[in-house]
Amino acid sequence: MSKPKKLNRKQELELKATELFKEKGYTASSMRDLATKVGIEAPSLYSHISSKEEILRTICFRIANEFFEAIELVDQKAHNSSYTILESYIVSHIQVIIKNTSASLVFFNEWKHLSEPYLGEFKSKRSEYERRFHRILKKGMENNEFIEMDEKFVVLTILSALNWIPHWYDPKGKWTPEEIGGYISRMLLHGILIK
Amino acid sequence: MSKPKKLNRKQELELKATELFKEKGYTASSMRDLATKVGIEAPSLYSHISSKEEILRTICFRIANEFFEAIELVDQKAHNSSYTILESYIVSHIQVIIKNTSASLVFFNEWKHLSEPYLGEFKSKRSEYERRFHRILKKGMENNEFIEMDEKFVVLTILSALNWIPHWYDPKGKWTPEEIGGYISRMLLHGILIK
DNA sequence: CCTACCGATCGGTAGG
DNA sequence: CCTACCGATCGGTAGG
Repeated sequence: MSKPKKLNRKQELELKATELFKEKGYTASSMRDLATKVGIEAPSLYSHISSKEEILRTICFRIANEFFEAIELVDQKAHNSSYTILESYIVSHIQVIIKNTSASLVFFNEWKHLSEPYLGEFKSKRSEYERRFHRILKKGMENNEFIEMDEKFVVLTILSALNWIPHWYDPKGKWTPEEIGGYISRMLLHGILIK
Repeated sequence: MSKPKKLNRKQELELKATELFKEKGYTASSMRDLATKVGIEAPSLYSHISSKEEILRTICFRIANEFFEAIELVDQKAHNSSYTILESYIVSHIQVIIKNTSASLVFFNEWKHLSEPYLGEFKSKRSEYERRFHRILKKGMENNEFIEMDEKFVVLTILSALNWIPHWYDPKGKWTPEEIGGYISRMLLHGILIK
């Protein structure tokens, strides 16, 4: 049993909006839909938020920050191989996704509806994040830990497998985040390790 | 040089709609956007199509059929191992994606905006397709070709890696479809093969 | 947090 | 393929 969290109205709005955007997509979700879900009239939403896009922005950047924080925790620890760093990156990434299954789906699917300058900021954050994976793969290849391959390709393949998790992960299912992390690391990494 | 294809108006509509839906998403794309792209007025679209959703339907089911046809060609050939079947499934799947980079993105991202009964039909087709992968994985595990793993998990991981390809594949880039198929098969399959 | 309401835009039709 | 136009719905504001 997790203890019931006390949410203020703004947090409740974000939570309900996340569910709504996940199910119908951002553009197809109307502020009237959201108001109905929350149990108030549409114009009343605007005493808590300033626009529909603000909600999307909050969701997308909150998740982006969680991904970065997770990876930075990994970097702060000592590691003896590129393999263990990459594995930790993968497990951390999965943990963020699993802690935020709905929000991460919105993050992956709806970010393109952000407007400038937020859209540009979002894209550059994402590139920076991918670059972290890129770097460790390159290092591992130089170390002769990983097979020589195009890193861009490997990064994209790893991240695509990870980023699909919210589509099928069942919080009430039999797998813990750690088990999923273990399975997916084994499957992805053993394919690129020199044996 | 590919020879210029002669498209009729309806095919041109579908092509332009595919580009539009890919860039802005189905819901955020208006019929006026599409009309402008084609160079006519919005109401004129309706002498070629009956509704906005009809276009989405055409795109989604055309791609679904291409995936099925590709996999059935594989089934018709003789194979000596589950490994070679699975590898052929993967390469065929990639070829369909690469032949239809924009349309497959629409297929993956916008199908949820189909209405019933098409939505149900779409979902059941997709399940059937996944079941083909499921079956060959199970067989390969019984054969002791593949490591014993949860097949659902493996299928989803493979397909997620494949289905991300249209996000990054550059038709003018250095990789041929065959090379991508080879790389991705090696990376995904060697992780699940008993050595 | 509500009622009343705005201009803009939506998918689509009528009629030619 | 066009002009003229429809009812519905959109995000959001005014004023309380």
